[in-house]
Amino acid sequence: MSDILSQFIKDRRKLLGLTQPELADRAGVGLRFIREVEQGKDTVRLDKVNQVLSLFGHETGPIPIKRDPHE
Amino acid sequence: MSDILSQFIKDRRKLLGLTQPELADRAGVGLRFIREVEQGKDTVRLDKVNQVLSLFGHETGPIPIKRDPHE
DNA sequence: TGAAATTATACCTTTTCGGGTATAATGTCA
DNA sequence: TGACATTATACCCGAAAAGGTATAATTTCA
Repeated sequence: MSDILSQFIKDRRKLLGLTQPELADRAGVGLRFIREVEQGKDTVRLDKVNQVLSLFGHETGPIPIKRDPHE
Repeated sequence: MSDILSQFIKDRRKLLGLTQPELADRAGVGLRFIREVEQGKDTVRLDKVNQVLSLFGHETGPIPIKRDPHE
């Protein structure tokens, strides 16, 4: 996972005070999936990621790769 | 696929004047994958989508779901 | 400290993605 | 219209994701 998504999901979950099991339940995905996603696994299915993001009012989309920070 | 990504990939590909086979080759993914993605299949792997997006200087990230247009 | 809650890791099974290939459909343009 | 390029659909197979469950590690906090 691109870290960006991974981190976003973890942050939002904690922001709402949810546990991984709770998030998994609400998103309709398996608990293991939430765990793998938050740990940065990137060989996951896009639709499952979107199921989770939708809880936060978001979805996956193309974003520019940020350039080297120190330039 | 969220249409957003699907459309983005298709648009960028044409912008560069690439065919699906050419894009598949450069991205290091199968031709079938490119086709399914551009047709909006959403049960695809995130890492493969990122492989394609990286050719366009982009990656997947969370974006706000746009609200109902007529409000 | 220690107990409870939360998160991480491992194993197994089912489902299905991804790639290759072949063929059909569609689009393009002279 | 016809020839060519491009894209869409269908089939098979191997690899792996997703889920469930169980257990270990970690964190939290009284």
